[in-house]
Amino acid sequence: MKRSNVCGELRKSDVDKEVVLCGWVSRRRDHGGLIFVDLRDRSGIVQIVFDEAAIGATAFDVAETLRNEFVIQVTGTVRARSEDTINPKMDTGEIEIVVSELEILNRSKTPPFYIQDGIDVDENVRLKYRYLDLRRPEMQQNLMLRHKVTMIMRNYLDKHGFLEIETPMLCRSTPEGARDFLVPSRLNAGQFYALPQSPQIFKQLLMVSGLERYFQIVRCFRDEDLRADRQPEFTQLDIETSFLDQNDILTIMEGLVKEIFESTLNAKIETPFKRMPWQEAMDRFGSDKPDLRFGMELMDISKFVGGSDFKVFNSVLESGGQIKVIKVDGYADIPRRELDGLVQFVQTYGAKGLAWIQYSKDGIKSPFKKFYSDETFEQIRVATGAEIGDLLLVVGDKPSVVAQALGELRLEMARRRGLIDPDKLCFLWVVDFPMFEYSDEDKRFKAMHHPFTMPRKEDWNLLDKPDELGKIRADAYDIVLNGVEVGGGSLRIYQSDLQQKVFKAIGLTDDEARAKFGFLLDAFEYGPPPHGGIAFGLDRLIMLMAKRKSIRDVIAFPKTQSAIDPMSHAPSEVDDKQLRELHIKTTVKKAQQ
RNA sequence: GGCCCGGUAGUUUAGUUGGUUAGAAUGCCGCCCUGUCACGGCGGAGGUCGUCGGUUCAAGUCCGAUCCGGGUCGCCA
Repeated sequence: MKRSNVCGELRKSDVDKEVVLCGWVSRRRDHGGLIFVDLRDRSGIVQIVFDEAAIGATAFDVAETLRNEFVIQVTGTVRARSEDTINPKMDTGEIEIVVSELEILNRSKTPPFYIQDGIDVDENVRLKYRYLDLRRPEMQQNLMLRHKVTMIMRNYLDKHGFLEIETPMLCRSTPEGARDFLVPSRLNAGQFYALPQSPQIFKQLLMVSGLERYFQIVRCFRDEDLRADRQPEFTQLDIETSFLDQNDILTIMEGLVKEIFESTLNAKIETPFKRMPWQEAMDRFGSDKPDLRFGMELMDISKFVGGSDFKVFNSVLESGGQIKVIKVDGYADIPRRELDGLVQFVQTYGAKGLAWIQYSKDGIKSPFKKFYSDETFEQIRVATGAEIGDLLLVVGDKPSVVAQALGELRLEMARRRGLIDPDKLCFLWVVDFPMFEYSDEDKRFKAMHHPFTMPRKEDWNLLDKPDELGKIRADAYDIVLNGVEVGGGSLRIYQSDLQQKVFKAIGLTDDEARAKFGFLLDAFEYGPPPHGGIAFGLDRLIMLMAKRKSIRDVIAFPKTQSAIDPMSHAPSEVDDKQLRELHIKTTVKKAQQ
């Protein structure tokens, strides 16, 4: 007899049907002459019943040997449960299967943890036994959601004229950007491939080739330190288009996002999404990926606190810094210990310190109270909209530090005060990113996005003015959901004279540019169309949709923070023979032994 | 690379100012049980307290080193 049904689909309408089910023993409840087993497959769980009187003593003896995670096939009849034995917690709780035949397809050792949702087990143990962890329904649902989303992406993009095209995994290393994973070449001694950080250059070349609309659901690699939301290999939906302006691209992407969320999560998504210039995002939220599910915006109080005897604020303002605050409603009576903790909190983001104004019922409390008049505190109160009972948290520093420290503090205070609605979905396009950003380390400007990003036309005239480079905006955009960057892209430069100016601005000579990107520049001599694109981080997107805190929960076989796989034990040492073939000397390895 | 937190039965953990046999829950094994669904009852096994060294009459506990894991800052065009 072949499998006739899956466990999770059976309902009251199936009563009296004879079914053949396959699956894993999820739980057993042995009552002596009656054994209940929760049978699990990918579709769900159904209760099956072994009744000694019905199935016969021989088969019942076999049923008594069942243990968790045994793989079995049963033949039986669907029976409605009597009123008092219905289990409302199960989708299949109104019925059960009375077993007439049992076959044990395979046995199992006792698993190291229970195969069920909501387990509290160390992630390393879960990853070591990932094949068991992925047997848990919630993990299977995450992977099913991921599958659904990629199917929607493919269908939607196909409908809109996009072609799915693969690009190489073995590439030329480009030293700009993140650290590359390198692959030694056996056939070319001393040379290396790099795994792609993204298919950026190839997708632009596909536009030169006239493919017009390209997409790829593609693995990308970056050899940087890991985080809960960062893996050394990750998947992105990579897109490039020709002959579209920025608004066209954003509109197509909004349609895609809307379809993804509406047909998987039943969410209602309003389009078009809000669009906010980068400068406004930094000024109001201290972040280029603001979480708009709550307010608590940053406000500048520089004009009220300048020119006093308070040296700290004076020196900040004299060196081009700013004094900004966030307002925490109804928290004027914050415990002193918590304030001390917040000082440490902002220091991790480079701020030298944190001050505050407590508009408490018993009067104003502030570490800089003696430097300012009561009127000044009243002016600040009115300007910030603070009321008695509210707390202002104050950071003064150079703008980038104020933004990061207060931006992070804003998020932290919202979490502590419970201001974040976990069911809200706030999409946002952050647009008009700066073209360049000054690198203190390298003492020069660097491309904020990448050097092929199109500067905004009205700022082209600034390209020749080295002092003004920081003011140039780009046709670059990020899509942000609830404070998480889920995608980003830009229009690209397609004019070689403009490209040369950009290379020059970041201190790249013609020769250097040619050495690094020569083939792209060559290609751009042959009629590249106006083009632009975007890439979505698939793992992060699925993580948000599944409401998980880590992208590891939506990747089948992820790596730990130290970039290893506890299950397969990758990476590993290799034979000397392999190394020799790759022209790699083995001295380092020997020295460690 | 810096900082913070953690490592005790298969799993999740308690362990006080250092003190005598390291405790619990769950899982596991055995017996019993015909309406459970986190089934129940009785009994049992299961620990190099991450590793190494030190202090001490005595170390899970204190000290040092080291390994491993997680978070975070830097980093991630």
